[in-house]
Amino acid sequence: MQLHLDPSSATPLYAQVVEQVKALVASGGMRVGDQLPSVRDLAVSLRVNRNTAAKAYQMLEAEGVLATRAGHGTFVAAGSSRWSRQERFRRLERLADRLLVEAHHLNIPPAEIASLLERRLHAFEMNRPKSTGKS
Amino acid sequence: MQLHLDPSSATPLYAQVVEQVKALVASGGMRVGDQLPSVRDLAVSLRVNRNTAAKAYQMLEAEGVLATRAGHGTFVAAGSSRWSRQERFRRLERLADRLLVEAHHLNIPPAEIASLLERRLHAFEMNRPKSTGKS
Amino acid sequence: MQLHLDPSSATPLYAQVVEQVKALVASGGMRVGDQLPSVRDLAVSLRVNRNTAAKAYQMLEAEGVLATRAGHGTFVAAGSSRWSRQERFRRLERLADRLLVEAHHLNIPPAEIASLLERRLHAFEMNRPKSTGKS
Amino acid sequence: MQLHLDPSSATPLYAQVVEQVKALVASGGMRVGDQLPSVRDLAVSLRVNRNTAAKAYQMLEAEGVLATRAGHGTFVAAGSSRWSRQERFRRLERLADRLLVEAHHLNIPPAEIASLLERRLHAFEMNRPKSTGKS
DNA sequence: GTGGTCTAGACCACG
DNA sequence: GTGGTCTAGACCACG
Repeated sequence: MQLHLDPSSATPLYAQVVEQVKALVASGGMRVGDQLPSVRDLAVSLRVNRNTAAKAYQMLEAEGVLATRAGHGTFVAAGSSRWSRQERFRRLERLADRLLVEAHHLNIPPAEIASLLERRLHAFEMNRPKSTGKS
Repeated sequence: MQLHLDPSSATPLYAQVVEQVKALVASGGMRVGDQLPSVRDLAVSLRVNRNTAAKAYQMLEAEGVLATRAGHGTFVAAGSSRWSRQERFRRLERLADRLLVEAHHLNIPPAEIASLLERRLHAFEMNRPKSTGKS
Repeated sequence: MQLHLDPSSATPLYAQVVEQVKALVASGGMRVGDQLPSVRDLAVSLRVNRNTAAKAYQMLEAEGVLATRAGHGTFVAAGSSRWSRQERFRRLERLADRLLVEAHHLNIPPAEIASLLERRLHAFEMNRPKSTGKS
Repeated sequence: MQLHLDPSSATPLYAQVVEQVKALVASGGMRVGDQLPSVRDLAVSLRVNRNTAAKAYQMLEAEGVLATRAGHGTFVAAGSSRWSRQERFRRLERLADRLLVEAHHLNIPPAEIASLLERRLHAFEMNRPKSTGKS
């Protein structure tokens, strides 16, 4: 699992780990059932405090992205959102609104937003192994 | 100007103000040249300290969203980002990536992302007054 | 890091700190990666409030001169301006115009401006360590 | 006398007037002995408070740029700097240092500083009427 | 220990 | 009346 932390970012280290693990899972860099390094190993390889690594895993578990099997380690969880369809869309809508607001202030027109999103989506899907048919 | 702060949010109060003012401007709820409430009035209406309200305005001015006219108050600026094209796209790209990652974890397929974005964009533009052509 | 504040100056205390830190970095008195005193220590040594010292560091971080590493302190950043080329030249042009106007009123002819600038530039570069080529 | 004030600038209005009058004199847009509009007329034409216009003239008088002849009005003064040669160079040096520091942080190399200064100097001299020989 | 946020309250410049 | 600066002092997140 290859993560790259930016220690001088305003985003806390644990949150960077959360974001990147979610990105890995979303892009297919990690698949359901894959095992993650132990908290201890992760902390060593990222050169962060062990508490930082542990906090990241806790957050990811809380979100349902990872699951810990006692004594066996931490794995990418199968479960997708426990939230209702309405709640899931509400959350995405909030992010979409922030994107649109930011694009407006960065003076980036709608057409360019669309093409940028398509480009990024494509970049994600390049990394994803072929679907097994189970979505 | 109607803002709603959530004191229990992890987002600092001043940052909530910044976000909401940017959203108002982007959505057409406020237009270039419109005057904002004075720092003192805003502080009273949001029940925050004057310094907190002032900090929000200062951040917005630093971003080029607002402009302060000495002794006269604070206004929506004509804008146009001062950042390099590269920096502007880098910022939007980060938001786009987060949106795509989040959509995956919320189990919302790409086609629905596109339609949601279009819907939100439309909602924004409904509020925006038609251009008069006079700049 | 040796700074000298003039409490009777029209320039705010935090802005004096900003100016002097930028001068230190530009002249090679501080190098990329160097750690600055903590906000608390700086406040004590300058006999200003902690908030004032913090504000100076925040401005410098916003300008890209410093970078903060959560829980570790504040460091000289690798830099490189985020502004557009146009904006960067506009800013320098304003300073150049002020210099030329002032030189006229001080009755200092163009030829002497050039030689003074060269002298000062030389003084700056004397202090700057030779590049190691390693960036 | 054509001045252009930017009400949303951080520079106070009176200081903008001071700067621009000095620039006019330096560039030859106004010459020694030329009469300036009355405080009242200036205030009207710039649409500023009369106190603002008066303060600008006071500052310019204090610097020796303008002189008021009681009952006759305000004129561009002949006198150049009352300061010693050393003091005059010290003042220009301060501006030069600020320019060099800023150029460094804007990532503008020395060669470009020189060419920019030359360009601006040229722009100034274009406006200046031919010397009468008295400098 | 590090920086970030917030309040209460004072003083000041600008216009 | 407007925003800007500064202090004293408290609390919090991060690591």
